[in-house]
Amino acid sequence: MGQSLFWNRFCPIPGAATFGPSPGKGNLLISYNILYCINLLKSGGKKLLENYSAKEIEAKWQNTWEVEKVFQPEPDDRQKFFLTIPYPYLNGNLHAGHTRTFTIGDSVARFRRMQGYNVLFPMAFHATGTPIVGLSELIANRDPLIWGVYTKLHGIPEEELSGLNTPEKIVLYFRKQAKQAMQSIGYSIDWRREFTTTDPAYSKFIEWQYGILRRLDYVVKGSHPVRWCPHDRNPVEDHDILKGEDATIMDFALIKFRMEDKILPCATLRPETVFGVVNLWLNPDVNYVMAKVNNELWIVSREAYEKLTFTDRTVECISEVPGKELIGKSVTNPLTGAEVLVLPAGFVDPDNGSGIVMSVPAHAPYDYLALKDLYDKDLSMYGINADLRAIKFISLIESPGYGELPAVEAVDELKVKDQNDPKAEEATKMVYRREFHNGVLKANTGEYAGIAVSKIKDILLGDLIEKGMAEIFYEFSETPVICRCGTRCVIMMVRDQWFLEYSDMQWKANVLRCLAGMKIIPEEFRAEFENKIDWLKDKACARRKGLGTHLPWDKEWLIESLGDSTIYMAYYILAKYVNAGMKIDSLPPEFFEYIFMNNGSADSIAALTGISLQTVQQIHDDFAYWYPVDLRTSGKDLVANHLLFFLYHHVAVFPERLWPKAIAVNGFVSLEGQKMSKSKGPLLTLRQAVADNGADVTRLYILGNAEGTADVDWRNDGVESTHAHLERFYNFARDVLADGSIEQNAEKTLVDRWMLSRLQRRIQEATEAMENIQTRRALQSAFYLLFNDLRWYQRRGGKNQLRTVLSAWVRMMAPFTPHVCEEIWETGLGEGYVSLAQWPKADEALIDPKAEKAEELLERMQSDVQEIVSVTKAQPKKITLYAAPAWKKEMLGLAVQAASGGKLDMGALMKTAMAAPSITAHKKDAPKYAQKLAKAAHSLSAEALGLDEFETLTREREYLASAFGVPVEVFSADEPGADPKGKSKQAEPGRPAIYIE
RNA sequence: GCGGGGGUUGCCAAGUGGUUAAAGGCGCAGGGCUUAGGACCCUGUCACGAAGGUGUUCGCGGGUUCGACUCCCGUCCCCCGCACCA
Repeated sequence: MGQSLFWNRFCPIPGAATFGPSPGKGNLLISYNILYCINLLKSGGKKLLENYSAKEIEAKWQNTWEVEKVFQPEPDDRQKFFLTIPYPYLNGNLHAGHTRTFTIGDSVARFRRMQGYNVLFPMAFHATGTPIVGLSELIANRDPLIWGVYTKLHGIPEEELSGLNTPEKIVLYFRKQAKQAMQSIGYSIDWRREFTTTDPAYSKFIEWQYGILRRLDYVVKGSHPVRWCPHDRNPVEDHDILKGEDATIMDFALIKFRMEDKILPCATLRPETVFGVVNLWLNPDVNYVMAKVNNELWIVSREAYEKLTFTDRTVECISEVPGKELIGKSVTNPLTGAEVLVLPAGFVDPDNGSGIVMSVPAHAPYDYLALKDLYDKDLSMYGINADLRAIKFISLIESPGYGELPAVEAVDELKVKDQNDPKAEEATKMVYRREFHNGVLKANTGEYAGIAVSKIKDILLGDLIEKGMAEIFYEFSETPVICRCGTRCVIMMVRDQWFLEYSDMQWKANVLRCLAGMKIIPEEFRAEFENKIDWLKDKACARRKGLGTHLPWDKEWLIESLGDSTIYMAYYILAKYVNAGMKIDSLPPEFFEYIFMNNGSADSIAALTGISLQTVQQIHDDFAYWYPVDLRTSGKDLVANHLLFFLYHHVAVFPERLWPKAIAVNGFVSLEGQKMSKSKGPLLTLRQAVADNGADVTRLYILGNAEGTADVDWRNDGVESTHAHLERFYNFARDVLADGSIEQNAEKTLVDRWMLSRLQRRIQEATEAMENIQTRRALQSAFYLLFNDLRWYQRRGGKNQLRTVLSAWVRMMAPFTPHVCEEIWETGLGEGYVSLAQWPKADEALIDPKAEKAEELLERMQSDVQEIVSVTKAQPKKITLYAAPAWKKEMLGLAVQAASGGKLDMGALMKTAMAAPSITAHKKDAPKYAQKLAKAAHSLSAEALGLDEFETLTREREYLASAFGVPVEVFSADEPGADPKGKSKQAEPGRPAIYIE
């Protein structure tokens, strides 16, 4: 539905919509373009159309760029610039979020190209992984939810969607859609290099890469815990979860307390407190089970037992044990050897941990409260007759603000009544937080004494595991976690899994070194990268299901899809030749070794692969020219995953000189303030945005409304206003180009010099901004502010520099709105394509501070007069202006000199001033002005002295008169003429006096 | 909870020690142009003001400084990531 609507809108030609998109046939856009161009040729002529028409202009230039191969670079003697953007995943249409990242990349590519770099900007498509497979099944089953999402949000006609019932068809379909979308917005991509990650040659490339990683011992086997649905017998991903989406997997320590030949494991997040255990807690109303776990006898709650069956332990239930029977028995602390009692507590949740809890009343409020509750209870039913008050608390953490027993203090402080009081939870968190951040272990922890609590967990747990005193037990941070099928999820230990060993210290160190040598934009994200590298753990890198490449040495596994997308930028070099028909029957690792690593010789590789010697050599040379990646731009969501892996794998595979040079990160796009969602909406597709607004407007809006990690909010009123601005730009260009009265070589007036001066500044600002990938800042200068400058220029009667400014302006806008700029450029501004024209260079010699100051003065005069008129509600008949007298200028000069230290001594200033004859002559008025200057000592500036204000005002008298609509007279306050109200005395440098009558 | 980013005048958003009542855009108001105008141009848009001024502002509370939106401390709120998923 959305699709046909789109084409109707896009094609002004009657009947065009009827030849709708047909898979496998030529690209509709192009067919349309050809028709258009034929029409254009008939009409001939190079004159801008009277009215701006995005559709016609954009189709024309997109077609021209493609036919004329404008963006197909080859190595030459220029400096290269290799820019890449993460390829999109083909499970839907490109949306506004993609549009932002890609358009930023395209504008940078265009900018660098115009700066004279040989720019390589390729694009490909990501298809490996599981979602596309899942999607094909859902489409084949006509899943109503998916059906709605893809017809409504993604705008796919039902008849087309129903055909997408295999992963292959989905890949083909979305690949074509995505490419058309990217062409419709005018990206300067070298399409000769496109590929899909399921291509056979790409698989060979991935195999080569994983061979290297394996050789380096970066791929290892291990186990890891996943969220698991016992019903579906599958790991669950976020979108499979009905409830508990935010739950994370926490690793508890399971401390093995001994009771004769049995083990009572206690789950805890604070293993260090094992030193302070004075009893265990068990829930008397809960049924426990005795189970054989590996070769030990464990007693745990029934729920914990069930969880254990999903771990990598061999478990066997032996018998049930009521909680009551265990209470009153004594157990041995494995670490300290202390004998402690098992006591009853209602707060013990059988569904959390093992259902057995160790009690550390000195540091855990719940333990303290539960113990206190038992003090006066009769426990003889459990065979406990001892006085529990005799149990001595063991304090083992020293933290500022707390004494011996933090739990007791916290309970008192918050006035917690008992273990059922909700405030008990609060007290627990408070103690935990303070002790974790500021606590240090005391002497009674032996070899661990003096270590910070925040550092101890991993060390101690490691030691305990080694000694057989503890194990790790995984538990969700919040429960329950429910699968979409309604089943409660568990944590499953997947065994014999292949891992990328991202935790390897040496590897990490190299990545950090790579990062240190890179440019990160925005720079604030460097810390984020460093933290994430630090945090990164081993990552499972193979799966059983999905699309992708098999592990070369273990064909049962498919390489996980993020892991196959790390160094593929190198493959772009090769893809061009593959697409051109290169023989790919045999692409052994030696082939890649030669072209990427320069190992071996072209001769032997040609012989080995059957590829021509010349091609082998050429690919090798291409790679040597284009690599490394100069810039990778991406959305901020990829920081903690793809961008990290991108660095890791480059560092592992390539020598240092081929490591990436820069990463730029950008934020997302929201719609009318709402977060976009591919599955729930709202969603704006790239094609819809372009169909509704045109490519240039879409680009301008998305680049101009935010930059860096801030989100762009796509708002209709804003887009409309952007459209109006662009139209004004077009109309302005049309008028300038049609204006035969412009004399470019006429002598430059003040305002001409001002205009050129402003232009140089705008060029400087925009250039600097683009070099830092600040598209918004660049557009503020290059578009909006320059626009305002031009308005002032024209208002001041400027005209002869309009063509010069327009030429620079169009070139500055070309990276952002390339179509309309080509159109304008073609009309006689310059040769060839503006896309390949030279980015304007600021000419320092044209920066004219005097002219700028003069115009500032005029602006100031206008706004001051305006203010006076509005305040006095007067109807002016005549305006007289008085420029500052010479003596005040002199005094200001002296004051500025004297104030250079920051302080201005009024007395000293007067003294020096009185030495100057011109000032002496005004000794009545001088002190008053001196005082004013002294008051402003910290912000004095000699700027106002750089301009002869009297001369300027006199020269521009006519302009001011016409601006005010009344006659204007100009005097110097030195010779004020009639001056009926004595206003001339108010004149100061930078602020001529005004008299309105 | 941990890590990163952020709270600016009706809205979006610049601004990192003085030139800032604070760029630019949107919206709104007035005027001009015009047959008309959603097109374009000008002006205003924190408050008060019969002379270009004054007062009060940049999440909240303190502090440093001659001077803070800008630096420091505390506090509240918002957004993003925390994975085996692209």
